[in-house]
Amino acid sequence: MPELPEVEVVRRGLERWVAHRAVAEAEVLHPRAVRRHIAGADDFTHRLKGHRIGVPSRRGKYLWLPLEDTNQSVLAHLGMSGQLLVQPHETPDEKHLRIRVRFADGLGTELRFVDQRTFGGLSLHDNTEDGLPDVIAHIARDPLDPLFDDEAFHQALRRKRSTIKRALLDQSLISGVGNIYADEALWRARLHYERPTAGFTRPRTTELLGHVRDVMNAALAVGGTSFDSLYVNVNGESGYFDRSLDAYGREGLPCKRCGTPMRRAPWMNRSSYFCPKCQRAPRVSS
DNA sequence: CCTAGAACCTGCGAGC
DNA sequence: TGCTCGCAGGTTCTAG
Repeated sequence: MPELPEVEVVRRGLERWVAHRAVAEAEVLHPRAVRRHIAGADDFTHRLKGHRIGVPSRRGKYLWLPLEDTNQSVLAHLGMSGQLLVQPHETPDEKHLRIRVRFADGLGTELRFVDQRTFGGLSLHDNTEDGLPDVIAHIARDPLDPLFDDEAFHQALRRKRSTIKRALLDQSLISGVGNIYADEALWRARLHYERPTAGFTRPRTTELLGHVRDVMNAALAVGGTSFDSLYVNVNGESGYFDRSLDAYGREGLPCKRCGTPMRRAPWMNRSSYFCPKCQRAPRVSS
């Protein structure tokens, strides 16, 4: 699911329903779901068994469950279609159930990783000194992190010979932004997705970051964005932010600012939605 | 070193 | 009805 607000909704659900519970047994139903765990599925389940889950953390679109009394965490990425669900034991297995974690308590619920497209997955990793799984040390802080460095982000933009939407999706520059919130923030900032980053002024960067934060906080307040049953919280409930989208998915509909029909342009094997009047294409397109 | 584009998967809806 | 095509919220590898 996707982008930061949706992942944070999931993290909060895990904090409430899974934190401080001891793992009785894990079961891998599809090996691809643990492909980032290099030692394999058997090693994954063996090392999980018997350990208590700590308080879940998140950076960008990654979230992880620390294993108490170890220096390791279960790292989760939801990819395009992953879900982490807390379900009663008696709930029938989902069609795309990939991993099941049972707990050593009487609460009657289990953790399930369900993922249609199998781009996501779980894996176990050592933590760095910061308590971060070592394999995501290269992921930048996200814009809702109090320690996110606006000035460093601005300087990184100026160094890039790329365009702004690519930069927003570059998780080593700023994490948590995906295709929806990139389009939303760019629409709010009246910036075309192909504007070169090298010419960004500090005020322009500051304004854009403000819009990124605003749109993410707004989405978080209503439980994230979900168009269908694929994107749900740990209780299987959908978010409502799709009703508030200003750009994403609005091809042909009037721009909410100026009324001009919104456009969809193919971009990087996906789509960019924008207003051709409010978000003028840069003069020199490389 | 850097950037752009394809590849990885499964399923759904549109169009023929 | 059934086929093919395009498309989907992300990351990572390869080619240039």
